[in-house]
Amino acid sequence: MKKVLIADDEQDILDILQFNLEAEGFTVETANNGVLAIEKAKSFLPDLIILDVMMPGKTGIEVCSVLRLLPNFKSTLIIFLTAMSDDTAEVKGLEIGADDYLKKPIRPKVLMSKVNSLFRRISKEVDHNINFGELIINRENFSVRYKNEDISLARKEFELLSLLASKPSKVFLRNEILNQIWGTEVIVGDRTIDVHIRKIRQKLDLDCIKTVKGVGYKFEL
Amino acid sequence: MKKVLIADDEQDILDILQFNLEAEGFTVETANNGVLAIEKAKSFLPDLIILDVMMPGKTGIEVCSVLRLLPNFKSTLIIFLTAMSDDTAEVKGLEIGADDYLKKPIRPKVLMSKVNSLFRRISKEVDHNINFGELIINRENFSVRYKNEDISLARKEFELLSLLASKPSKVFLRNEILNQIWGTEVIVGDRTIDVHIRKIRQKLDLDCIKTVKGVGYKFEL
DNA sequence: AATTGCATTAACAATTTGATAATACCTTTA
DNA sequence: TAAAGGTATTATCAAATTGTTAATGCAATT
Repeated sequence: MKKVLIADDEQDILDILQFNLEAEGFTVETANNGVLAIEKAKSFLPDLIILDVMMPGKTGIEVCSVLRLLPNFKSTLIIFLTAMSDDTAEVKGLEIGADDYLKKPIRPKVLMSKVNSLFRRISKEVDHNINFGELIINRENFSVRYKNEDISLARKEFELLSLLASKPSKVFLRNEILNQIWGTEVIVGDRTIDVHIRKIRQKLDLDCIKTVKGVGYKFEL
Repeated sequence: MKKVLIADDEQDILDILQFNLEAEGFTVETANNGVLAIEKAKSFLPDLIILDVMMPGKTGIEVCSVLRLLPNFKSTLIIFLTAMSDDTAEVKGLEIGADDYLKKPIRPKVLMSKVNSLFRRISKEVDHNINFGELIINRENFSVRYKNEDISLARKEFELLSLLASKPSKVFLRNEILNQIWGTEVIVGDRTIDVHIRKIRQKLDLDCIKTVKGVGYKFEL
């Protein structure tokens, strides 16, 4: 089930949101200030973070920009809560990488429709697409675009890149890779993976596959 | 999911429309003036645009006529919102290429029924035709036109092209193609698909079917 | 009955891909 | 610093996949 982290300094708001989200089956954690929000985000790894803009200590916008720098939160959904009057927040929020914003006072139905539509949106994208700014990997089209140019990868190359990119920063052991791409039946030599990695690096003029010596490979921008 | 852009200078109206449309699963963006509406339309590429006629700066009618000149918005649905009293707007709107108009005050139910019926209407049209500029595939009469010339394709050829073109860029696996066109009962040889592809490529002097080795074929202009 | 056109297959050519081996390279450690 | 353990690179060959052409059988049409 999807995990949601809510950060707000008003307990009332936390309660209302938590109640509504849990009623729809989400797993919820809360934080009542920005610093705590960052900590909990790291341990809880939520799929969605709802951030109040105005919080003592760190504002929601600060929290967001901190998190967005961490690889684990590159594509986490973030929604801002803003006071009705606060116009600039919306603009800043979207610039910094929020996915949506919500004006107070909060209408639970509006919130839930936003939350659901965001999840609907990514459930489709995640299925077929992996996006990293200028790099777009599309599983449906078997296509890779980098800086608006199509890169043509052979099948194994595509599968390999696609696998590594499916969990950025995760180190895939050589064995893991063999099982995922070649299956348990086929047995191939030790250098085979290296050669494919090499070809990807060559075709993709971007240093995104790191070697972890003695362990395996990982995808990282 | 269908995307809707709403342009109105009254925040109340935007909120009401957005709420109702999102509740039905549409993805909504808003603009509070005509200039912004044009900008957002270009980036958001909505399926439907709801335009208030009376807006400061650029009126909805102006926005509409600007957009209709752009190829991306030739067939985008456009609905005008007019004040009850304003008779001439309706006429002008339809002349300029609106698909419907709605009188204020807005009844959400009326709006939604109009929106849904418009989408129903085009979903039927889309069923029969696939257009790509100079290439027109018409499922109703089993005809293909390219550069204003009729191309005569045999049944299997037509079905194949039509299938691939139904989702441009999507790679259809050989199995998928076999299931879709030949069904699961019939079993045909390995080269059958290739030969049909060949004939299409031959008859259609246009390189629109790409091979993805080891995977399948895709349609792409 | 002859003709025509389509769908399929067979046979072979052409192409692309994948795997390996051999070698060079780098980093760590004794 | 030399040896060991791992990875990078390259060329090469084998295998898999697709393209092409022509031939066959079948069904509809004339």
